[in-house]
Order: sequence, then structure tokens, then C-alpha cells
Amino acid sequence: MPSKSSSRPTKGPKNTKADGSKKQRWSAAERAARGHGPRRGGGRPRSEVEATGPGRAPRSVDRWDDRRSTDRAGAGRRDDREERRPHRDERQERRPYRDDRDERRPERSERRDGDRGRADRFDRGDRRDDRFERRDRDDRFERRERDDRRDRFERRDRDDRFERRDRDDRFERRDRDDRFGRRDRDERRDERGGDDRDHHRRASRPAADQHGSRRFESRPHRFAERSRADDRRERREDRPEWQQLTGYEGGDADQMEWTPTAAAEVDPGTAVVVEGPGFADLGLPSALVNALAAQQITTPFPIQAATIPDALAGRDVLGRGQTGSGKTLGFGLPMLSRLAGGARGTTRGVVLVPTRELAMQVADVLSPLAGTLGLSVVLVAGGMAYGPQLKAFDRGVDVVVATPGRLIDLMDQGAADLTAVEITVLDEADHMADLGFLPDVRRVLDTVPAGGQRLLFSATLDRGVGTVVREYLDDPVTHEVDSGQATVSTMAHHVFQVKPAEKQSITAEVANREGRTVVFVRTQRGADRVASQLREAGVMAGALHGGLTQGARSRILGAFKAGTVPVLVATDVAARGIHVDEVSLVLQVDPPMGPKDYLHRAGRTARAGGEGQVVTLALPHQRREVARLVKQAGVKTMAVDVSADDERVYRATGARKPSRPAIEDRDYEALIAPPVKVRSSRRPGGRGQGGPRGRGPSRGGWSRSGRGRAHEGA
DNA sequence: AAAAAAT
Repeated sequence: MPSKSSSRPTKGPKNTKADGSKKQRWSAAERAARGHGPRRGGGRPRSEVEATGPGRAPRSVDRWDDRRSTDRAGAGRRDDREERRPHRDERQERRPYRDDRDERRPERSERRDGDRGRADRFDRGDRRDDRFERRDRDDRFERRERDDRRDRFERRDRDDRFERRDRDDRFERRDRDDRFGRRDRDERRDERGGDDRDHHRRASRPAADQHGSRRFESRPHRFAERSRADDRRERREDRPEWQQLTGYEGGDADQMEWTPTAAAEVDPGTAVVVEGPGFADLGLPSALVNALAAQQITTPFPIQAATIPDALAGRDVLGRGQTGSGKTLGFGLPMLSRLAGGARGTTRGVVLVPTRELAMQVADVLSPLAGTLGLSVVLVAGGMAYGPQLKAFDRGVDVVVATPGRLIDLMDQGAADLTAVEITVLDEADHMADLGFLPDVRRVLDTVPAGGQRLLFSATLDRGVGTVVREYLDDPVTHEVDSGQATVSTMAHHVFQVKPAEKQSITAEVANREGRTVVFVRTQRGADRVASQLREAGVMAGALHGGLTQGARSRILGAFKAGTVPVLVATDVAARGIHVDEVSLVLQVDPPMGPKDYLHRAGRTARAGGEGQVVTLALPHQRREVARLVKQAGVKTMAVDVSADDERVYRATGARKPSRPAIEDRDYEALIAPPVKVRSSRRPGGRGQGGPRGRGPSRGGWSRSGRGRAHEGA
């Protein structure tokens, strides 16, 4: 039989790609380390796949119905905490089509190439996923426990806009009650406190101890990360150790100049003049006080003065302070101070934040301060190399600043041990308590020992955190340092009523003003589109959203901070917490989803006592919605009807008619491309011209940096 | 709709 010699068995997993090359697969041991069972056979017979139509996944609605009924059937599932995330194979059983992914891949990439237009020319390498992969990503979420979230959105679509809020509240409450009823909750509490905890811990991290984190040396995807990391290697040596440790990609990682951020950078000129008690009077150790003084930070902001004493005393704290009012130090200083008293090398502090950029920023602020106390900080976030993060845990790290996904990843792998954590912080706590984040946050809070200190901070801390507070906080004290104002007094608000045909040119006029501007849009594609329209109009603008690779995100944000790209077109990924100096105007091209989003977006300007303007564009059909949002955000502003080339717009915002020629893609790329290497040493196998990664020269930033390198090396 | 993990 000729087929005897075939390397491919007729049954079982397919181990080669279409081109015959070997697939990168986790070994059995690696699968086991992740808690997966042995790999199963490859889904349904091919003929069946074709009958359904390749590449056509069943409509998500069907899958949802499927999931829901399954969940209802297994109503007690919540009781087994370690089983809360269904086993992978289990999930695949529920949704048999997923095993066909490998067969669909070729078609997907065809579609991608055809579908993506000019953006592809320069963006391909930086763009992590196209629409189709994004759909996949959504599938991933669906597989998890996101029923409630979807539920909510489906209903929301049908809802009348004006009733939306109330209904959402109602649904959230109902969902919570259904799923985490009181009895259930109490049991969960008991488990956390009891001896059971160790059992759960081990169960949720199977085989962790046998393997140790070394096993990840062979993880296939790390090679991809590493080749990108190659570009950074030399610079990395010059960076502080914690950045080397974390594989940090912020600002300087991709060699856009990185300026330390947030409160640590408050300009001494604008900082409050010394009056009243200083940080020392709040009970902070002198090492910290001196470190702060060295950064010209001498007088606590109100939120800091309010929260630090209670947090130092070990109490659970809910802190609400206006955007840009120094919340990071509000939780960071007391956390570090309290940890300074204990043994080093065990993870005792965790800070959870909703976005990677914010994680970097918080790590940036806390790391030097921690250093003065002999504490170490690690940044744990997705999109960055695993190695440094794993290494940090191997060596022992005191404080973890993390986005939830990667932290849970590392927990599951047994790399991150959070069982000795004493202080847990939720930054942007209301957002972290949102339906989208809650399951992940809950997992972390369930892992961390019960009874530890919990600090919840946000500019919009509202009842949305109620569940978290009830379940995880003990007799919390609340500090609201708002002076009753939703937004800071140095912020000016405008609502412009625009005609659809003129919206684009008005956007360009406003964005063309002097100074740094953040433009907010609703969707990732919208961000790409608006940014490219602005460049078309001669305004240097770049898009920032979660659909970009982390490297691309870092570069554009770095370019924005450096001022080379003065206009940042962003999704709400940049709405919260991100601090960039001297953003003088926030332009909302799409209205925010809710009043809280309005406040957070607006809060990118007028930070730390500075001034800023907030402009919201409203199309005719958005008029009422925007009026409501603005009012609920506590802002008193009347909408003004404006047209393109309107003197009033110019006067109010400093807008200018764009007059420069369109910005070529390659000129834009040059600004945000990975910077030219300075040293001349040539790395074998590194990224060079016509490099090993099969990318064409069409990716301009790439060939450009290649040329630059060649010059410098010569 | 966005965000957050990824072979």
C-alpha cells in the first residue's frame, strides 16, 4: 500500500501546514502544563466541512444560544472555582466547528490580502489582526464566560436610548443575582479563607511545580517575540534593570524617545506651591519623601492627602479623584510603604489596570520609587515577550503591575504566584468591574489571599464597583475628592453641531491647530480612517487602538509624546489614565458611549492643574444623545451650530484651515517606524534588508530603517 | 464597540 509511506495519518491531528512545513505545536508536556488534555483528533471529517462551506463559521448567535443552554444546564458550575473557565477541549466539544480552524486558515489570509487596501502597504507588519482574525478573537471571548456581556448588548440594541441606563442597571443586577447569589457568594468566601485554598490553587495550576517556568523556553511564539526583541536588545542594556526585566516596549523600547509619565513628571512650575502638610506628614517613609522631592513632588494632591493615611493604616480604600489628580501616587505610595516593611522577593503587591499603556505608565511611576525602598516592580502585560516577565517571577518580584489577561496567563502557567499578596489595587476600578473585565478581575481577586488590603481607584468610581466591594472589600473607607465637580475647572467644553458632509473638514480644521490633540473615535477602523483622512488633509496624525501590535502602539504613542506626531486618533484604549503632557485639546469625533467615558476622554487634557479644551462633534441625529451625555457628565455647555471654515470654531479652539500638502504614507511611517539602530554591530539572523521574515520592501518603515542602518554601519 | 492572552 503506497499510503503506508505517507507521513500523514488519516486520523488524528494534522501536523503539517498546507505547504508541508511543520506546524509549531505545544508538546504533550506543555499542554499538560497548561491544564489541557492530550490533543484530540482534528474535528469533523473533511467532507462534512466542505458541505458546510469552508471558512464559514456558524453564526455567532447560534453559538450563543448553544452556550447559554449549556450553562443553564450546568447551573452549579460556579461552585467549582477552578472549573470556571471551561476546559479547552470541553469548549471545543460545545462548538465543534472550531477544530476546523486550521483548514480555514489559507482562505482567511487570502481574504485579508484582498480586503485590506492601502493600509496594507505600510501597516501589514504592525497590524496584528484583520477583520477576520478579530472575529476569531471575539470567538475566543465567547468561549469564555461572556454570556452576560453579550446579553447586555443584544438587549441594548433594542433599547430606546433614553432608557438604556436604567435597563442596563437592572440587567446587571439581575445577572449578578442569578449567578452570584448570596449563598453562592458566601461559599466562595469560605473557600477563600479555608484550607481548601491550597487545594484550589494547585488544581488551577496543574503540573506547575513539576515543570517550573523553564519549560517556556521552548514556546514557539516566543521566537516571534524574540526576533522583534532583537531590535531592542542593545538599547535594552542601557535601560534600568526593571525595563530589561520586563521586556518593556514603551517609548524607548521602540526607540521613540520615552519620557517618564504621569504624576512623577509634574512640572515644578505648575505644581502646587508648598503649603500645608507634605508627604512626610502623611506618614510616608523618608526614602520615599526624598525620592519624590527629587522629582519636585513635595505637596500631596488632595486625593493623595485623603487616601494615603487610611491606606497606610491598612484599610481598604475607595478613592475617587478627578482625572489627572494624581491617583497613581494615591495608591502607589502607601502600597510601597507598607510593603517596605516586609521580606523581599515575594510578590506582595498587585496593581491591575485595564490597558497595556496604562500598565506601563503606572510601572514607570512606581518603579523608581519602589527602587528607593529596595522593592522591585515587574510589568506584566500582553503583547510583550514572556521571557522577562517569567524571569522576574523566577528571581522574585515584589510588586506586579499588570493587565488581567497576561497575569492570568502567567498564573495558569504556574509562573506567577499570587498566594502571598498583601495589597491588591484596581486602578480605573469601575472599568475593571465592568462586565467585560469582571471575570478576569475576579479570578485574580480569588487567587490573592482573602483578607488582604484592597484599594480601588478611579475618576468615576460609582455603584458599578458594588459587586467587587461587597465580595472582596472589608469595611472600606471612601474618599471622594471631587469638590462636587465632575471635570476640573480648567477645562473648557464645546459641543459643535455639524453637517455630515462637513464633519470631516471640521475635524481636520480642529486637528490642525497648534499643540497636541487627542481625537477620539468609536472603532478601530474609525481610528485608522480618520487618521489617514487627516494625513490626506496635510495634518500629521496617527492611529492608536487595540488592533495594532504592541510595538506599533508604543511607537505611535511615543511619537505623540515626543511631539513628532501632534495628533493622536484613538479608540477608548486611550480614554483612561494615559498621561501625556500638554494635550491642549480633546476632540470627540464620535460621541462617547456614556457620561463616564466623556469624563475620562476629556481627562486626557487639563491634567495636573493645566488647562485644556474638550470639543465634541454631533451630527444632527446625535444631537439629543450628546446633549444628554454632556449634561450627565456634569458639564454645562450648549451645542453650537457650526459649518466648515467657521470663524467661531477657529476662535474657540485655535483651529486652522489645513494648508499643507497631503502627507505621504512613507513620510508618516518614517516618523513612527522603529528607529534606526545606533550601533554598528551586525546581528546574524537579525532583521535586515530582505530579512528572513519574508516581508516585502513595501513596508516602508522597514526598508527605510534598513537603509539607515547600512549608512550608519558604513 | 473596545479592551484584555495566544500557539
